[in-house]
Amino acid sequence: MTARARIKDVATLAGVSTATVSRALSSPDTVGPATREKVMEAVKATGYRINAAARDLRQRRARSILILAPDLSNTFFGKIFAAIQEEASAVGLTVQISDSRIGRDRLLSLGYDGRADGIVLLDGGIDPEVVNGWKLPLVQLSEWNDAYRAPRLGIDNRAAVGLAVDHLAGLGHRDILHVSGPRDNVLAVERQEGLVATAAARGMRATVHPGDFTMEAGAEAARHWAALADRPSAVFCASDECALGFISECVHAGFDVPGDVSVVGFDDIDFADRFLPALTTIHQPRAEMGRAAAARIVRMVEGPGMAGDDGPDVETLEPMLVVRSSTGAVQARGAARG
Amino acid sequence: MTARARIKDVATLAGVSTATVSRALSSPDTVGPATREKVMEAVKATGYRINAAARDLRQRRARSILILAPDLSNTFFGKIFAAIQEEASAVGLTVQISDSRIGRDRLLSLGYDGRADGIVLLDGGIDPEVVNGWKLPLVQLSEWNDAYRAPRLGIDNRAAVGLAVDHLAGLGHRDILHVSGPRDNVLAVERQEGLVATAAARGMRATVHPGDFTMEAGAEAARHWAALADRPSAVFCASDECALGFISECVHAGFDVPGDVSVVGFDDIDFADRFLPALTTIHQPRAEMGRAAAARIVRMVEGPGMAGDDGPDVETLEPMLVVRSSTGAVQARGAARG
DNA sequence: GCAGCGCATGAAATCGATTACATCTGAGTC
DNA sequence: GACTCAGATGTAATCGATTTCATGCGCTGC
Repeated sequence: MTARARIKDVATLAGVSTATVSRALSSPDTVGPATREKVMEAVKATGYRINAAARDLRQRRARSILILAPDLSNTFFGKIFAAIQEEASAVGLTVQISDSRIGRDRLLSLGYDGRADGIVLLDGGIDPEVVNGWKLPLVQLSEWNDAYRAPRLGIDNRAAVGLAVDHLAGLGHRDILHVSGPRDNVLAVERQEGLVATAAARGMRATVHPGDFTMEAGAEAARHWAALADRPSAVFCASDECALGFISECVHAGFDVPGDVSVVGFDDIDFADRFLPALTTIHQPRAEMGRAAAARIVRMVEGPGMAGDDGPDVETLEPMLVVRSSTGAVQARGAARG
Repeated sequence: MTARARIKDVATLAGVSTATVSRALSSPDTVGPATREKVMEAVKATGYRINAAARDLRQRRARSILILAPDLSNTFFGKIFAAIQEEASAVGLTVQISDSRIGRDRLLSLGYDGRADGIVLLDGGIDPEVVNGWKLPLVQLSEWNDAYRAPRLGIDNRAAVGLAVDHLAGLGHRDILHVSGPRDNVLAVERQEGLVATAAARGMRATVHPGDFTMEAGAEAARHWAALADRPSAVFCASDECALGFISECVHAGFDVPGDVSVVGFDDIDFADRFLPALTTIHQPRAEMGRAAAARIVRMVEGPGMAGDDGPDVETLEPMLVVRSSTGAVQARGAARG
């Protein structure tokens, strides 16, 4: 019991060949019932567990998928990781995880060393040469990059923004400040462009303040907003964290939300509905996104080949506007609250 | 370029044996400079990348560590995962991740299939037979279980609770409600016992309300608190999420925090300081915890054997009390605020 | 001039499974 | 009773690296 048992030990104990043991374990119906029984007993007696490296080498597959995300600690990803892992585990795949910003060479290796046989990529900012260099099934989730030759999956960000703008318009707002995300981030760009376009279409004024999705960026934007002579009555933040930072800073500065300014976030992270005020935001179905991406990559991995006949190039999930308490009807200019 | 290059292809192209290629790549100083050069060129020309399964099989190690946590989506874990992955990646290890509640057999396999050569376990609630059955280096992080034969690492929860109680005592509070975590969770037990003991030592009254670390539990506790005839002036929640749920529900019910009740959390999650009011809480150095655990497991994995001479059985990190705005001096009974 | 040494390299065994192919057995067919 | 065929099992090749051991070569020192 000291050293791990190998298949050979099981075979010896059961009085059969290793081939039979292998078959008894992976396709039980191809061996006789008596033999199967003997093998199973020997397995139990030896405590045998398969050596994955040996099997992976021979079968040229790893039964494992890799998740790559730009920042593992981002609250947004938690539910997605959990959902992917759950789906994967259900079909017997293990999950590797890595920050996608670990350096070109390390990154290339990850997709190339045979340890994973599929990748879920949550980062649209990787050099396309690296991504397209991986010879592995790949799905893009949430973020994307048109230069990657891989299907993608996520919500319709423009539609989402539309929901938010319509909501604000309905409350009488005519002037929106958008706190954007990083200029090189697809999501940020998409949301910003969507906002500008939709606002224009509704005859609203829209200004953009740069940010980077973080609470600190939101807080900074709040200071900027507070210093404006002509303060927009509504703010649309490119992420919930940013919105929380914005509100927090506003309140500290003595403003009331939504009395003085209505704030809309994006993502619907877990805290959104417990925040004070509860945050009006765009709900992204993160668990569903994770599940769908996992299901897709599993299909690609288990499927015949990287043919790509396993689904549409773009799978769109429905975003939802969740109206809570951080937005309200626009107040008359200069009127005190209460 | 269509099929992956193997070491043999590189060897042929460079006009050397596979042994030499292997040596040129893994211990460059053991081959002649000219040869090394030829090999490197051949590697570049063929686009060769090592096949991890083959190497793992031969070397009987996987260059990978496994993280097991009871709920991957828990906000608390994000920073820890990120830190572990960063440390691991720096020394060339990949990271696998799995929910630790995936079922006994699957779990056993994870620690047994040779895919990982070390485990960071964030769950003290797994059957000790399973854990001790793994023949792998293991470190316990945050949660622990005395039945596991493995070093553990985390903050001193009792000391942490002491900080919180002293803080509340200093503000004049004499009566604390503790919203606990699950009864079968070490952290919950430790914090609860610590609180009861410390409160007694300070001559304070302490009552315990059951919970499970979640926001919903906090909200439920708030409703319970609000219904009490003799409401404790301070509440200590076993987690930040719980505290946020508590505060949120209190405020919705018309109470003021900290005017009507002071609330202390535990963990110092990222939102704690942006919450309104900003949450007084125990700071857990999560990144540092992750780094330390990773460093420890790396030492155990790279080290001579599972001898255990690679550090103390219990590594304790310092918790810190972060005083923010959710706690304040106790008010006279029945006095209105302001 | 030769033993002895160290260095660079190659041949072949090895890690532990899966699987193509060969073999054997026994039942069914005519 | 010989022949076929299917099902169960064994033999050995295979996956792609690493590593042990052997070999050849050039130097040094006596």
